[in-house]
Amino acid sequence: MLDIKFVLQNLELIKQNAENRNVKVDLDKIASVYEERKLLQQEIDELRSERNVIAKDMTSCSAENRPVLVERSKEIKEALATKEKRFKELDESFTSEFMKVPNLTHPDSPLGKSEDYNREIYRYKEPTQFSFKPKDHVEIGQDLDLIDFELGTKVSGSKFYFLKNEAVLLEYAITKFAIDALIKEGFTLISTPDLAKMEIVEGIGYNPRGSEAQIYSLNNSDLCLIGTAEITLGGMLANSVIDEQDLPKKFVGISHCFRTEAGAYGSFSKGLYRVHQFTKIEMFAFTTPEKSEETHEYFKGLEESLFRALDIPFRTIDICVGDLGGPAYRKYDLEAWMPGRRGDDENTNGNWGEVTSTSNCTDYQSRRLNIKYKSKETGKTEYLHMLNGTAFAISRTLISILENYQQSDGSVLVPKVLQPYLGFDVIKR
RNA sequence: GGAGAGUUGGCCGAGUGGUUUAAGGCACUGGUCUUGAAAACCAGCGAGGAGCAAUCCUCCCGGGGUUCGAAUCCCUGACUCUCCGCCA
Repeated sequence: MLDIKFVLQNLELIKQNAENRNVKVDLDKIASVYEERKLLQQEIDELRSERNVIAKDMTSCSAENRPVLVERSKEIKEALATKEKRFKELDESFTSEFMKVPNLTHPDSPLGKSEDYNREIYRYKEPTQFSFKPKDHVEIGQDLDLIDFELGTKVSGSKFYFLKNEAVLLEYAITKFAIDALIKEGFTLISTPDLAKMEIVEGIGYNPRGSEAQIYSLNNSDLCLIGTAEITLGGMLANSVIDEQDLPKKFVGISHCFRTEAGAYGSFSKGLYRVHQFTKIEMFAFTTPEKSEETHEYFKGLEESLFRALDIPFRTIDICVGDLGGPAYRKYDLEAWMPGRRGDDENTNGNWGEVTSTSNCTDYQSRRLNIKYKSKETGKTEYLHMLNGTAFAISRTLISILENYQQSDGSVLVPKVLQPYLGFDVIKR
């Protein structure tokens, strides 16, 4: 959510921004409904003011005047009921459209309508070379008895899986490695609920309703399965005011993530790449507006250093304007090399696949969730900035490890940095 | 699951139908004093909206109701605490 005053004063800029971001939103309707709502609000205020005056006079008025005042007050009450009902309709109409307005965009984000315009800004190593034909992680997982998709389908449905044996240990090793690194950076460790209220989910910017919803919701309840710990970590401070001296607040959360993945099929989402449930280690920060860009770069740097530590080739992408989600002001993705992924050309093997992502959502989420900070200098309360970043999404990290570290004999080496957490350096049968 | 008590500004907390347009305290900001600081004293200080301004409106957990008038009464939902029951 943006500041309505800012939107009205910069209507053309906001229109252009929405168009650049591929968001369909009727800003003229927003402006006209808001104006109508405002005028009605003024009428309502006048009536209320008169009612308040009468209520005050009532204590001191003469006996014969009293029925006159009561009569007028009753008229006001009826008039108010009608106007307030209309106001509620206008307000709902305004709010539902206004919520669609996307965040402003960082001036350096590449302009473009689709992911083709995303800009590579950093690369760590070139794609892994093999002296043999590399397998994909589905085959490796099967051969080494690490991942069982058939069991997942049998018990829970398609796009569910069971991790087995060393893959389970890898999940814990990756988790512990990330936690250790981030605690050193001053993050507070959190294990969050896997369910959250709809108002929180919406506040973060996800749409939990409708056919395109990426979020599972529970019947007979206002709860949703979280799609990411971003929801619960951001929701932690909903409706609160933080002293500036307590910022930035940095959290690292461990959570299960649930995604409906409606309509996501095909060879680009094979195996573990696109699943209904996975574990994620998520970074989150609340900062002052002045510090959010710096923190965003810091998160990007952390994500890069974590993947460099695994020694897996990756590239960092500055996401283009048209590919940004509603809340993001700017977003960077890390794409790891996945040797088993289908190439852009059907006959080639290997491709880049998104493994982490970090967004600066500025005050877009804090406005919806009502999270402010008290400025030390002015004593005023202002909306703070919120940022999120993936440390590791376990499922996709497993893909990148299994596929890049596979050997000609079918075994998989363990990244050096994880060996101390596992006590072995190779997975084989 | 049963019984009882609660939810008020950044925090604590008074307030059971009309001088509460929310007392008081803490914290915070400015000032006096001081070599400096602390203390003390003085002053300011909740949020949102409309308006050039004066000023006006809304907000006392959410929703609904009673009343000329509701933080205050009624209904309902959420949450917190205490005790009991059950249970990893």
